[in-house]
This record gives sequence, C-alpha cells and structure tokens, in this order.
Amino acid sequence: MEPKNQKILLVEDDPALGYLLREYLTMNGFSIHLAKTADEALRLMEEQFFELAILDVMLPDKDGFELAKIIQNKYQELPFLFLTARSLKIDVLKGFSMGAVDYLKKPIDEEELVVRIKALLQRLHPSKPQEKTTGGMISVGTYSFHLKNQLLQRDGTSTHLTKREAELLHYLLMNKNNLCPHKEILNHLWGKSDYFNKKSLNVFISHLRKYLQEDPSISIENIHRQGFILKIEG
Amino acid sequence: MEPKNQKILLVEDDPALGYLLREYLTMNGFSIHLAKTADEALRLMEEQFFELAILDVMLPDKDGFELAKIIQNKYQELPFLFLTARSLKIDVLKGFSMGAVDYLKKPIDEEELVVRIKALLQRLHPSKPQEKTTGGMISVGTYSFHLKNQLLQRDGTSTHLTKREAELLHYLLMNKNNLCPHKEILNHLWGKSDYFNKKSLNVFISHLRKYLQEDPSISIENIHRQGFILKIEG
DNA sequence: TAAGTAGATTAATGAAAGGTTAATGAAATT
DNA sequence: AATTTCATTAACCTTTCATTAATCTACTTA
Repeated sequence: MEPKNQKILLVEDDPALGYLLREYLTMNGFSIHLAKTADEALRLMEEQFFELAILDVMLPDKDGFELAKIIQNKYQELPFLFLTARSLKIDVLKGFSMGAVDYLKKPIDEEELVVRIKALLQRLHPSKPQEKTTGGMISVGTYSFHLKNQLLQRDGTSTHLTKREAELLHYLLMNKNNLCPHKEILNHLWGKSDYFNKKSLNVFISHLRKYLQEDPSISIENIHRQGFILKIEG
Repeated sequence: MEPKNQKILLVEDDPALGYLLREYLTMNGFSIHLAKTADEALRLMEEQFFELAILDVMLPDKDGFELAKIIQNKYQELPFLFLTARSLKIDVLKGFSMGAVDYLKKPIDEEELVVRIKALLQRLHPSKPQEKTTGGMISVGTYSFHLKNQLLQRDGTSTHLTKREAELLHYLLMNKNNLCPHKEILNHLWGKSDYFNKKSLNVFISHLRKYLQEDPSISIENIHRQGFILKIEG
C-alpha cells in the first residue's frame, strides 16, 4: 500500500558503520544513499529527494551540526536525526534545539534504529484526512477527481488519467492556490530533479491543462523559473 | 513567548524516580501531575487535559502498554512516551508500534528527558500554521504581498511580480521606512555591486513604483547617492 | 546657472524557459 | 507475436524577463 523503499540519506564517514547500517536498513526496505562527507551529502540533496537524513555528528569536512543548519535553511521539509559517539549532554541539547527529530548514541543498535525510523516516518506522514473521509474523491472546481481510480469527472463524462497525470494533479491539489516549486514537484513525483524531468513535467502540465479546460475558474499558472500554481477561483 | 507550564501526566510507581522526575521537570517549567497507578492516571485524564503522558512500562496494576492502548483509543490526541528499565528490543518495538512518540531507557538522564520533551512538544505544535498556509503574506499599505507566490494584491486585482521584483520588494519591506543603501541591496539581491547592477536596480525600482502607485501613502524615495527608502505612512 | 553626475522611465535585445504536439520505444496486455 | 499504453524524448514555436541601451529629468556644486 504505502510507497515503500523510502529514500534515506545516510551521512557517515566511518566505512565500517556506514556499510553496516546501509546493509541493515536496506534489508528493512529502505533505499539508502550513503555520503561520506557533508559536501557529498549536499550534492546528493541537490538532485534527489529524501524522506529522512541520518547525520553523524563528527564528519571529516564539516561538523554534523553545521550540515544540519544548512538542511534547516535549504530543505526545511527534510527531517533529520543525529548519530553520535559523544554522549555529551550539550550535544544532545544542541541537536534537538536545532530541530532534530531524534538523537541516537553510539554504539548504534541497528534494530532499534530501524524501529525508531519507521515510527518517525509514520508520524511525519499522517494520512490526509480528506482522502480518508471521501475515499479519495476530491473536488476540482466543477470536476471531481477520484485519486485511487485516476478518474477525472465532470457532468456525465469521465477521463482516465495516467499514473503520472494523477500524481501530479494530486500534488497540485494538495497545494491548491500555492506555488509548487519545480524542484519540489519533481522530487515528490520522480525522486530527483534534473533537466529531463522538468521537460517531462511540462508535458504533463500541458495534459492537465487540456483536461481541465472546460472549467474556466481553474487554471494552472507558471511562475517563471519557480514553479506552478493550480488556481481555483471562488 | 511560548505558552509555558504545559501539563504533563507522569505515570510512575517508583516513588524515588517519580518525585525526582517531577522535581526536575517542574524546575524546567512543566506542570507535572504524578500518578502512581494506571487507574489513577485514567482518572486524571478523565478530568484534565494533558499535553503529554510519560508512561512507565512496569506498573503495579496494569501494564504500561495496556494503558497506552487505552490512551490510543480514548484520547487519540494525547501523545505519550515510554520509560523502561527493560531494554528488551521487543519492548522498544512494541512501544513504537503502539504509537509512542519516544522511548527512553532507564536510568533516565533527566536533562536529556527535558530536552527530548521540549523538542517533542515543539514538533507536535507546529508553531505557525498561518505562515505555512499564507506563505508569508505581508501587508503593504492597502496592498498585500504574497512573497511565495510573488503576488501583489489590492482590492480584487492582483499583479504577478517577477522574481527580482519580488525579492526587491521583500528586501525593502524588511527595512520599511529605513534607508537601504544601494550597495546593500545589490549585494543582497545580486551578490555583487557594480555599475550595471545599479542600472538594473533602477529599472526594478521603477517597476515597483508603478505597481504600487494606487496607494498614495506608499512611496519609494531615493536618497541621492545613498539608496532607497520604502515609505509607508500611517 | 552651467556642467557634471545620478536617477527615472521606456524601449530594445537576446538568452533561457515554457508550451504543445509528435515521435520513440519500453513494458504491459492481449 | 501483435497491440496497446504511457513515460520519455525530440522538435519547434512562443513567452518571459533580466539586462542593456537610449533618452529624459533632477540633483549637486562650483
């Protein structure tokens, strides 16, 4: 049901621990991307979307806290947790005050780590109440959109949307009347953001515009170099 | 600033630990209500609202997990965390799978407990939902400026600003009624300050003046050889 | 008040981004 | 094996917008 294989960015310079954790987390259904330095981590974040970042506090190039600060500013959405060898209270305090969602002391108990990650991700993605109550039926102006069946209906007629079309429409609807930056759309739907995705995105936007053209109160507007807004008047 | 003295229900049968934690948490600005049994805890929950419940896993009358299950059913909103002496992995797993927000092993480090509680409560009460939905709606005289959507609205009409226009307006607004030196504007928006930037800046100032001309109480004034001031009267 | 510099405004330019339709080819379905 | 479906890529055209230029106006100071 859930879209499993959630992507996690693991930033750990110690090869032994890094590989061990990757192995273990992979076995538990996560897709682990290992970065050995803060810079490498930042590069990966530029081009991909992660559900969670696991940061070692001690890194060769940058302090883990420093990296966290950058994440806080640049990728507000991305939750992160710390791993640390030092059990100094000042560190724990610093970690949480910076917005960490959890803080684990080494030696890491892999099993507990997995459990905590699962609990975290579950808590961070509370299922949308709207979907629950309406069974996935969302109104879009004079249309109604059935997410699960990928069906867009108006009057008597109904159009079947492809998977990508439906995902995109859903994402735009979740952010109705608000700018959805290219990057965020691409990361959510494709898991990464590059030139070719962006081209694809344009094609799907074009499709959606065509499907939704019967209702003039609906429009998908482009904000140059930023993203799209699905506007619904009234 | 924060609405302090948040009420926490502490369910702990060991008097030594119970009093110690109460003392410590009280010192840190929480209002602690101590229950020695699950039944007592349930009674307290009947009549009061708590922000958080801290549950010892081992209790004289009921299992802590059992109590958690009741909370889950009856007080869905109430987040809870476990304290445990047993460090069995099965317990940790059980705890999280039941929806615990955290899980701490004894011996409890009081200082860390406080930090974790504070972080938890902060995360559970997303500080300013308004900002999230409005994405930073700023009033400019009789206009309102939606930073994220780069939209400038007045009455029913709305004007779409380009990225640079929006950035500039935002910068001027941040320094409302204060002189913004050329150099600082240029460095902030362009990252450098030279002859050509300055020419560009003039163009954008001109654009903004045009957009804002409907409200005579707004003006962008030039201070010769120094910079600009966005003045808003009233 | 005349010269020189700074600022304002409008228009021209060109590169980059966006929009649309069609072609392609991989994967699923028949 | 043939057909259908659909995401991706390509091709081509249009739009957007920061910059630059051109021209005019205002300020400063000698």
